[in-house]
Amino acid sequence: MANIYDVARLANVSTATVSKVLSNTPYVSVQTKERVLEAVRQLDYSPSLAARGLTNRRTYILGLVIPNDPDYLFTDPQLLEVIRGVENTANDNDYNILLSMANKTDHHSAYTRVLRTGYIDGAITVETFEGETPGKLLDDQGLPRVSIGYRNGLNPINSVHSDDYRGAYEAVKHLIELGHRQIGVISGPANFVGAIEERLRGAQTALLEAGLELNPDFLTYGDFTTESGYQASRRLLEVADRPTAIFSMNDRMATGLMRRARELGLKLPDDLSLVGFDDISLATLIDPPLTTIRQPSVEQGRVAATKLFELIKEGKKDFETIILPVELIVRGSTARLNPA
Amino acid sequence: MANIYDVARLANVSTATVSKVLSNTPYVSVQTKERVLEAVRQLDYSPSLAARGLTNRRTYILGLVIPNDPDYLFTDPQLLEVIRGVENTANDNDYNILLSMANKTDHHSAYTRVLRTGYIDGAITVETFEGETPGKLLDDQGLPRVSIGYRNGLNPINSVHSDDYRGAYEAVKHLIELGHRQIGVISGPANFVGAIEERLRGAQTALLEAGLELNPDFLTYGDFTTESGYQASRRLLEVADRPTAIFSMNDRMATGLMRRARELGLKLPDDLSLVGFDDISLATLIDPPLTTIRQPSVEQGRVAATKLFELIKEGKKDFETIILPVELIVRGSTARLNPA
DNA sequence: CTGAAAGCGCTTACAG
DNA sequence: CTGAAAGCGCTTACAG
Repeated sequence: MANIYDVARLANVSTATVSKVLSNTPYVSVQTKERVLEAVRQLDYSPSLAARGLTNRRTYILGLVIPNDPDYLFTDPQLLEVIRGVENTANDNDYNILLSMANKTDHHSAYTRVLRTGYIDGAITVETFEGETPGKLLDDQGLPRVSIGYRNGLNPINSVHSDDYRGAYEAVKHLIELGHRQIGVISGPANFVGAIEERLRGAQTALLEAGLELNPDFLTYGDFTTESGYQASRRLLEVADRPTAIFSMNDRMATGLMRRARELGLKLPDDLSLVGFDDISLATLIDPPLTTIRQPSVEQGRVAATKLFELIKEGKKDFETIILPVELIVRGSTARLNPA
Repeated sequence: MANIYDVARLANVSTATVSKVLSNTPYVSVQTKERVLEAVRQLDYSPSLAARGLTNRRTYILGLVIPNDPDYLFTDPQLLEVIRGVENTANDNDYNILLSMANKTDHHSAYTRVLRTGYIDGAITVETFEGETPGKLLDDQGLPRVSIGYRNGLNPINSVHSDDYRGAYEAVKHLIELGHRQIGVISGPANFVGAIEERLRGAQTALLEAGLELNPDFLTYGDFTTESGYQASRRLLEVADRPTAIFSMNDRMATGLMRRARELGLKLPDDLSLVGFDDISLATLIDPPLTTIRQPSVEQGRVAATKLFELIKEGKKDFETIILPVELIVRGSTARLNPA
């Protein structure tokens, strides 16, 4: 393997110059630059991360901390999209990801490594359940950190999340505009930080604007799994004066409910309108295709990682909350209220 | 952050000695060792991977190459288990994983980084479809590599896989012992390297031993997804003289078939016996719980990674194929042939 | 059993 | 615009 000395020798310059060319420093003559680049090409040179890291005091590893167990994580398409976004940006920056599933009971866990001093240059933490975050431990180390989700704890943070409030508002408003008055909601878990509250608030705002309010009997809680959506049917579908439309706080729960509706002989969208949240790829594959709120999941990961690299590379110290826009995607699962 | 000099100073020894203690070299007096360890504790010292890597000419990164797109990967519980196994062992060895999904069209892909000279110390490649492997490119670099799956190409390799032949044999033999004669098979994709062939061979051996043979009409191919199992019903369940028992080459396809069977009004195990393969966690959650062949998925990942570390650390040059045992797990989806 | 010193491959003030 | 040299934090023969 060629090193920087080989390149310098071949290009007839010093290693300092090679280094400058490779890091795109200005003040290098065009001719020299070209000669160096040619040498790099000829030798198929790629700099040693270790040597670079030693000088720069960087590890080129970022921690991605997700406080769910792997079984859950790997069945949550939305979260997996977020990870992909982080991965993309990390790759662009030649960073590696240390994925920590915060499984505190597992001795093999990457969790302890993430927290080890000097092991990572920064971290992205996905905030889900209240209090359960290693965020504080990371902050105490003075490590750059960006949170995907809402602020969870006392520390000020950099965070990225979707416009949950607006999304829920648009979803319910859409149902109201179709003439629905009896609107049910499948919420996510109540101890989920931020997003659930915001979505509930958005839904309520839309109802209020139409002079309606959320019937407590029509509010049910799931845990984001398909199965919990299926279970939600008991309260929402299998009662006398059932809702004619339902807003589900994620798509998976919506598909669970859809399955139950089919079993009960309810036809979508004629007998029941349904709006989801997320716009996972499954949404277009089911019948009818699901009307939903698209949130930019991959983008969330990208934006969070980009922000993290700003903190790492430019040493920024400000705290910023980035809210990404969402969009109502109307498909086949919603329709005008059937007067029948 | 403390470095090795701080530790040496505090323990009143040279950095060479600190290094020796930390790498568990013999020939260090007990007293010195204890003093060093105490200093390490006091300073919360943890060695810089970069510095260590520079000296040892290691990156402490291993490539995990999976030739599926992320959408598929993240819905395959068996493959995810394998990844977890690799992750566990990598963590134990202070290695980081560069997950490459071999998405050649994606510019952000880790694929190119995996192939970059000097970026990784070794790789684990999951062999699935014929010919589609970066294995050769890695081998050409002289990189240590372990394959999970069967040999795919001309190069001799180190590989780890389950005893697919035996697993299929046990599955079908179980059905035969229950009195079944009309046995259907849902195979995985035909261009899948090794495993499918082996499982087919195992199934056929069991049939042959009982004086039976595989009815070509009862052999259908899926792509391992639940949906493809559902589709398989057309050939296997919706025909006049249908099989009374079915061996599905993975659990997900089995659940897809189960769903269709329910829709057709067939009761398991009374009207139909079903054996899967993998023993994913879902297998116990469905009704009836699935009889299946357990393959040690996490273990495959662990064994492959352990082997890889032998190659990396001890410079072994032999080629070994490790076959892991499988086990028939009898649950509620299989029963004695109903004479009715 | 212990330590002095060279070396791993970069980058970065600094001088010119 | 270019280069000599120090330094990042380890490990490893080698000498004692």
